[in-house]
Amino acid sequence: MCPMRLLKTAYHHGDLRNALIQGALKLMEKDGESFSLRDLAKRVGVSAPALYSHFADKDALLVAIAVCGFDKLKESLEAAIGRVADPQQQFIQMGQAYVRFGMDNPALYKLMFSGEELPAKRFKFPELQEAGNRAFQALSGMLAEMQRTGFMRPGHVDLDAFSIWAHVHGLASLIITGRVECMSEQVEGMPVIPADQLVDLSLKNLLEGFRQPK
Amino acid sequence: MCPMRLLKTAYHHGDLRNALIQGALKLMEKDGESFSLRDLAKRVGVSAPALYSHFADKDALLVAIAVCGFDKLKESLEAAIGRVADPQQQFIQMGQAYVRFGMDNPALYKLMFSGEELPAKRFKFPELQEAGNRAFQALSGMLAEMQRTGFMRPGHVDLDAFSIWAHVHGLASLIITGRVECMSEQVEGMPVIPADQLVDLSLKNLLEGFRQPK
DNA sequence: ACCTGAACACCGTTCAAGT
DNA sequence: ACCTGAACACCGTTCAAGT
Repeated sequence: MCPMRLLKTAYHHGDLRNALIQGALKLMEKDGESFSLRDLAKRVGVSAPALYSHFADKDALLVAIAVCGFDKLKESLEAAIGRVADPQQQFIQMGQAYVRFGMDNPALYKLMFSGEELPAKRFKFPELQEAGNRAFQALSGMLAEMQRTGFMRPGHVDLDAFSIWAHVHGLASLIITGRVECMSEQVEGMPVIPADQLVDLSLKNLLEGFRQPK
Repeated sequence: MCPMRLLKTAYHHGDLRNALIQGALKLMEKDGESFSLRDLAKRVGVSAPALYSHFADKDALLVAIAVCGFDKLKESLEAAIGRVADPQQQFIQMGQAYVRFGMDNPALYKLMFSGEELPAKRFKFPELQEAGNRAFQALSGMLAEMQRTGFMRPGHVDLDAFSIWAHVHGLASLIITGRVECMSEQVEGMPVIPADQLVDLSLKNLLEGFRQPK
């Protein structure tokens, strides 16, 4: 009856696959990481089984979302490096960008790294591992450059990059899951520190281990 | 008929609550982090609703399991410190023990730190946050001692401890979810490094930032 | 106080059928 | 090729009823 309704219900939008991914991202923002396919289908305006024309099952959809997340993360990291020239600033800014990505997209971040046992099925979804590797390379690339120019001590690039990855991932993960406030309950009565300040201090300290011995 | 069956079905075992927690741990070991209450009840030998005599809902059961996990983690950390006297060795051994705990109990570890959005409900379950804090104190206690004796530079104990926690948590989390192999796919053809060696190198490097400037 | 069987409202997924 | 409605086997949880 109503033309708007007709338009919306009209025999679908060429790109249901993408609409499902975007809709899922929105649902995750709002309701947390676990959404139901039926809710997603309703939001997008199709029946639940319609989903199976584009994804083998729920895992396949989640993988597509996570891949999308890794691509966004990689972009954030590269943008952060590009914004400054000083190597120390590049290091800090990249770490800050990493943690901020997690804080800005907590449900997505959790999905990428631990959601629904996806990582355990990584052999079934090599695309997921590959997307993760591409993001990792933004980090290891920066590190290789810093070792080459002598800003950092020589070392095994992948090993050192993995160590840094673990550090920023740990910060993001603990902050997202609310583990920072534990510090405010200590005896000394210290104020809760803002996340970016905490990350700044933590990264500067970590960097020491990678600097050239003077 | 069969007396054994009678014995087993006999009007229950005084400690269903504990049996449920232990049974859940076993189920998680086998099938991964997400188990169904109906399966758990079957395994323990009761009906599904019996569970609600001991836990308000599934979340409450999961919290009880996670609390149990944090207690175990705390014990592992303290045992690791107790095994050696040299401060550097204590630092490394504690980190190794942390990561090993995660590798030995992957499903439990994931539940403790990201499972089922439990951390988001931490205000509803203060016991979970408290159990986490107790484990954290094993770490910050060691750090305070090392700063006091001059092995480490002076610093804000909780901040520095949090930084270290993030590092070992990141290592554990990435290793558990299979993110280490990304290194074996790089061009240089490096062999996959054993986890404990990787952790060792990573921790020694991190420690540099905490040492006294010579 | 502790447990059961039956029921409710959900869920992911399948399948025959429609265009 | 893409989508639907009905159905299947699950799920967490509730509730009246039993001891």
